[in-house]
Amino acid sequence: MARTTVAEREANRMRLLEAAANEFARKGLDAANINEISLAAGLAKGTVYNHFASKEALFLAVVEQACLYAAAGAEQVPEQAPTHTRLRAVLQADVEWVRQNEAFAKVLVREVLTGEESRYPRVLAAAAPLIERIAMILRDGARRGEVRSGVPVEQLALTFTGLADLAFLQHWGSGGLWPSLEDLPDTVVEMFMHGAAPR
Amino acid sequence: MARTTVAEREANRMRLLEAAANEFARKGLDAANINEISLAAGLAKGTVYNHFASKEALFLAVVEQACLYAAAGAEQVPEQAPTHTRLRAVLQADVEWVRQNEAFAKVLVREVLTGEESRYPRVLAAAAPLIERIAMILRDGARRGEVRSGVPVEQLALTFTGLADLAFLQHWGSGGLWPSLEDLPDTVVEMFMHGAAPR
Amino acid sequence: MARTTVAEREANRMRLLEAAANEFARKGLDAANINEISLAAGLAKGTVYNHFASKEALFLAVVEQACLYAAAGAEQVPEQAPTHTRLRAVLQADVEWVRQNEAFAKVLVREVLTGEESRYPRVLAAAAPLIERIAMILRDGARRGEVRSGVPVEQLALTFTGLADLAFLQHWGSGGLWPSLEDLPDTVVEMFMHGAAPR
Amino acid sequence: MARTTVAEREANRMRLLEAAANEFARKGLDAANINEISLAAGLAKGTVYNHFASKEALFLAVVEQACLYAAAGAEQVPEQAPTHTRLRAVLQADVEWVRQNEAFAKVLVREVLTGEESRYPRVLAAAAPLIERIAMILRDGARRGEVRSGVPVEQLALTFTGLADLAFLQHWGSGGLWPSLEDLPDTVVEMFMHGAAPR
DNA sequence: CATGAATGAGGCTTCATTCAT
DNA sequence: TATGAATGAAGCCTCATTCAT
Repeated sequence: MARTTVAEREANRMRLLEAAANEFARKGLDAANINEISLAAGLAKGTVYNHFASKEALFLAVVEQACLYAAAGAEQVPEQAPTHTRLRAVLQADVEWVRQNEAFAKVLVREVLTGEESRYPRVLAAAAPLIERIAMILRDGARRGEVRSGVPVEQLALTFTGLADLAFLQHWGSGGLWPSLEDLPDTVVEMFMHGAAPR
Repeated sequence: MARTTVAEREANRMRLLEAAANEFARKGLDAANINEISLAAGLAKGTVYNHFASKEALFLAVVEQACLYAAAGAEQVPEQAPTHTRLRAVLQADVEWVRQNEAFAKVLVREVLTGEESRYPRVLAAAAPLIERIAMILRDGARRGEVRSGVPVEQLALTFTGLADLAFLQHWGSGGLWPSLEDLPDTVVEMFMHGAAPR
Repeated sequence: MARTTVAEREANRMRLLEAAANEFARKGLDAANINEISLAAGLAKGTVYNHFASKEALFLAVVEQACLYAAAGAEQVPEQAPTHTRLRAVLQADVEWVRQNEAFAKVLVREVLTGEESRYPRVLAAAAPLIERIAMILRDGARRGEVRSGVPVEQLALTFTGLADLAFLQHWGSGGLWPSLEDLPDTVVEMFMHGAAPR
Repeated sequence: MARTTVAEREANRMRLLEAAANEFARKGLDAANINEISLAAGLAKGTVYNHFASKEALFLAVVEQACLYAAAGAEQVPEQAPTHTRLRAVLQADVEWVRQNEAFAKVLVREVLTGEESRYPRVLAAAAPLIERIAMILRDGARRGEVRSGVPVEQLALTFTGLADLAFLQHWGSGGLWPSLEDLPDTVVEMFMHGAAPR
């Protein structure tokens, strides 16, 4: 009966999410155009509303999908590894999914940094697992004396993810010149761990 | 009738800029409403167009005014002072003007971090003096061995201003909880200079 | 697959008519929603179009069904009974079916009083038997001197049905306060036969 | 300065109300088209929204204007005149304004008879003075024994205005054939006062 | 210059209808 | 025959911009 249709429907939903991510990444929520999104997905305008209640709901779905992608790339590094190694692994996984889903990544980073206050709670909830993973690593690091313990790890985690977001922003803003995606993990971890002072 | 003197006209322009900064800070460029801006300035809608060619021109004027404010607060610290002292002084001046012109600051930070690509050149030009001042300090620091020299100072300067912007964002996003404006310079400079590793 | 028998199909049609009557009674033709009608009938949207060519066709089917219901309750009073008795019997039958099919009744009354001009002929044709029955009674009454003969019975019949419709509207509009369905036949017949002047 | 503009603005508002009355009279609230209304008024779509907050607000403004028109034609008949004379005078004034403002009248009658429940309170408030005038006349009539006193005058007043509305509806529905506007007051008053029984 | 009424392009959203399964 | 996903025309409303006073 509707077995194939269910699969098609899901495929359509994903096509809409992809198209929406592209549009939102380029223009932002307000300037994005629902009609263009639907056409880019090869569907009609009305179909968007069969899948998402509103433009904002579509946007949030994109953000949540981005969080899913981001969380999917869990690092495969032993807990015993030094903090900087584990952090680098996290960023390497991030870089990987950014390569695969650049549009989603751009939307997520922009939303995390400068999203509307009213959407903050939803975004926060979606992004919480990512932050928590960093906090965990830093907590382990602090226990082992690799991370200074004068500052709450939550604040350090926010700073670390902020630095990473910043780095992605600069990567995109510079047209990929600096930092390159390849260098990004090293650059960010080095800066985060030791700062600008000479070693 | 020439009922309005030159001084009044200039005052009107400033009132519009202030009102626009508030509106843009709260809603962003797209969602901001020209009519509400003019009313908040105590003027009529049409007057906006006697001062600014378009909504986007008004937005850019706000950004440029914000850069002027930011640049106005030059640090009064001798060049011989240690790098961290000079950086801290820069941030203290920044904090000062943020206290006075929070709306302008919010607009500027958001625009610098996640503004439209098409506006990037204009914003970059307006913000260049600020970046250059940091680069200069870091260049001096590198010469004196207080700053590592493996990384181009331009990149370090970008990172420093990025960290500061991040800190302001977190200040606003947390409702002023962390970091407080008072702590912000220390926090940012400490992080920038030495990172998360224990000293 | 011929999974649905003829009886089932007819039952579905009736369920749709009932659901449609409810929706049309509450919202009118324009504001009614085909999807909600089908869901209220426990069927899918598309099924509506297996039974009715369009929303308007469904609406007309509801009106016609209402006329059928209304006509079904023929009064069981001898022709020799006085006019007021026969008229009261008609209204009592009306009240009876209104009790059973309030939604259909509301749709019919609204359509008769203020329906679209373009649907007027169809509605008129459907309602003609009802009017004719009244006219017949009044004709008999005039012949017997119980009804004044200066006015064409067709006009009197229209007035009588109009008064009845008005009474139903006031019943619904007042939340059932006045006139009650029980009092309605007496009230209407009394007003119709003798007016507001004292007897 | 804006002296002329104020007058023009008011004229535009009236043009919109007239155009809206025509459109609403022909199609009803839902099917009416804001764009066509504005064009019929010789104005642009957006102008409607400078005067009325929404389509429904415009509709209610039309209804209220209709009530104003209706109330404006106060009968000039001495209080001592017999009830049927006074009632006839009221209807003659009604007929007069219906001749002048047919569209407004159609909207008002339809709304009073079969308007949306949610708009009922507003319409009731606007129409209250009209009803009250009838009730007053009937109260006087009852005091003088010209109107039967077994029924509350409020109910009689509702019936009278209902009969009048019905008569207008039939006038329009029959293409002006019956009753003619000229005959309408006599016909309605006669029916209301004495009913269908022979005198 | 300041004003604010008018403009009309643009966009989100609804929903009747179609059609492949 | 029943289903419900897709369609796209239609329409309300917003709001940046213009312009006569």
